[in-house]
Amino acid sequence: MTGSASEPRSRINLRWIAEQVGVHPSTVSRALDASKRHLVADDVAERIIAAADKLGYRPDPVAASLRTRRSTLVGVLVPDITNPVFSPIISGIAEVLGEEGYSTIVADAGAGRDQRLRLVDELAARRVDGLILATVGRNDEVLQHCLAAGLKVVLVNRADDAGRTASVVSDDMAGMALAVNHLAALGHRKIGHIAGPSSLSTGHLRRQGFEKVMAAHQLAVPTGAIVEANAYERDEGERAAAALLAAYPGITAIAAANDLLALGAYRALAARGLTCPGDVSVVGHNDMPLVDMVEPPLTTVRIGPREMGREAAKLLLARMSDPAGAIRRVMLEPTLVIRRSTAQPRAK
Amino acid sequence: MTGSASEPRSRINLRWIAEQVGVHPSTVSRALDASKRHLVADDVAERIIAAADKLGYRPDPVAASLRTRRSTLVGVLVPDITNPVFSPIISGIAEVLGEEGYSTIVADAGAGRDQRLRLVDELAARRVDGLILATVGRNDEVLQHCLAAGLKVVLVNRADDAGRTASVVSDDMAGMALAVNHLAALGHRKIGHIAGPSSLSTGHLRRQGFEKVMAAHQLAVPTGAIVEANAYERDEGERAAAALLAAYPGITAIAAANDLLALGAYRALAARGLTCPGDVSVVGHNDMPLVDMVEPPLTTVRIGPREMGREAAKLLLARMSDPAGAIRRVMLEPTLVIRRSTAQPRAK
DNA sequence: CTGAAAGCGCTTACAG
DNA sequence: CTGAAAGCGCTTACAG
Repeated sequence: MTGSASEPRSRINLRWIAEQVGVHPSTVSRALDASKRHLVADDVAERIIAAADKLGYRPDPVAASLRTRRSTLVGVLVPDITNPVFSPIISGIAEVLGEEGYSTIVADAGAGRDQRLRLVDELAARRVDGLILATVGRNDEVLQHCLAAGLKVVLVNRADDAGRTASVVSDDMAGMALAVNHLAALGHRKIGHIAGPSSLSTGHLRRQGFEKVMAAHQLAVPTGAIVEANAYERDEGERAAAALLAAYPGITAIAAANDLLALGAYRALAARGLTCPGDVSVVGHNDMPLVDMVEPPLTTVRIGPREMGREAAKLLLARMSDPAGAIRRVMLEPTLVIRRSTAQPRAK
Repeated sequence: MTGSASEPRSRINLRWIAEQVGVHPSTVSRALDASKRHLVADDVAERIIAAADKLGYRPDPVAASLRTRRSTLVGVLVPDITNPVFSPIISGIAEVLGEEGYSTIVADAGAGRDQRLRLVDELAARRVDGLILATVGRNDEVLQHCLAAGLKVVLVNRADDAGRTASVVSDDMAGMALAVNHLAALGHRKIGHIAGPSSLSTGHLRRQGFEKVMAAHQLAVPTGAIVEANAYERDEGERAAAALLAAYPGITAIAAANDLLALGAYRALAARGLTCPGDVSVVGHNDMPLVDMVEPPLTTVRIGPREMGREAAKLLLARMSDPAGAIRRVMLEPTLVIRRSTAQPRAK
């Protein structure tokens, strides 16, 4: 045997092309790099490019990475891939990064802080050129760690209080305003809020938005009208909605900080024999896949997660090409999607 | 300035540890590799490990990769990250691969064959140690390409007809049998099938399962009782269901090849003023997230996608450590999840 | 405009 | 059991 057909004697590399064309490998390297091509005589560059084409040369990113300390690899940390909110974000990120020749490593951050730190270190060891975090709290240790390690990071769907790094978020307060305005316009006055975790910017800001807009409508927010969920999960939504129903007599509408929470509220209502929107209207947040198919189809605030991912990728790209540039914080305008989980309150 | 605190004068590497301990770098390399440690005197190894620990040494995977041609990187190709079926598969893959020190690059394969080929080449250039494909048709060109390039690949939720490589699938025929048996037991006799694309193993096998079990029950499958969808999408499900309803008078139940297709059928029924399950029962396939929250909650076949991902990763791990080993094809047993989209046919 | 050299940080035959 | 050397495939100051 003289080597199988599928495994050529030696991967074709710079040196090999150099020999074919009769130049030095460094000249080949320059000719093949668009940004250095001007250093090479046009005719030589042409011959090199033609030879590379003909031989099907593919540069070795691993070798380049060892030399340059860059990797054209970007890490994305999400708390839970399985949460449908994140897939379009990831998809948007990978799309624009891919166009620029970057590959995306998606890491499921899972539970603990230690695990997250380990993942970050691992990505750093792989020399990712940047990191996009969808996992971050308002004052996050992991973010601190990344920054200290000199990593370029942008936050997506989350921002940190201190504004230490670039981020793209939906305008969370405005989104909640959309929801409450809609409810108020329908005639609701006793509106409750299922808040997201206050450690997260979304939970914090949407709650602030709720309180602010309620005040603007001169609507009361009595004790018990806001219940905080410990996580963006259906079970927590159910628990919080039950608490709301128990503590706020006469409540006719619930604005939830997130669709999963809203879906949990559906269950709490059903468990008590209450109908939606007949007895209680419900508004979600995010417009997650399939919430148009639940019963009743969920009125919610659309945040454009794919667009968010795309923007985050662009921010990172900008940061990578100009590390000294200003820290940009992009805020996307949410829109209200009215479906059938909201209606006028029942006439008394 | 003498360098920022966050950027030590020089990343600590093998040579540096070697100097500290007073041995040759190659000895350090051996001591730090569990599988080579026996080549080093115990006391020396201990001192090396202690020093590496103290200095916070992290081996450079890029350099190792250049030298060994391995990368501890695995590529995963999915047709569409946004499709909720894939997230738990990806999550399962990343989980078991991560335990073994591998990182996962997820690539959204998108539309065209050319794009997929490009993605595979790119992953190959990054020297992924293996590839897991969730995108593959029964006779797939991309798979052919991977195999020709000498890549180790395992298929997940898909198998190719020729059995050229390892795969893990749900027992698609058995799953469809579960669905049809359930329908038959309820008393349905006029059962239609929305088939998946026949170019995919799932579409092909579920259809075969349907035909076989119908025959076993001595139930007729007249012309028009099977309509093939061109893609696993809701719109296609709606179109196919409409065709079914039009071509099969008296139909009382639909077994869909997939949940999205079943959800499309919901719409077709609603558009005609038909109720589910009152007029027509519907069964899906996959038990995708949230199908328990649609109205009516969908009876479906659960395929255990996370488990599938985990198995696929294990298969790949096995293949990587023993490339000459037999090609294994794992088949997982599906289960039926009965919810409220199925009921006895209306008494005539 | 081009070449020669060094080096990124590892691993692994080869000697001893 | 340990060391010395070579080399994976690139890029980039440095000369000329």
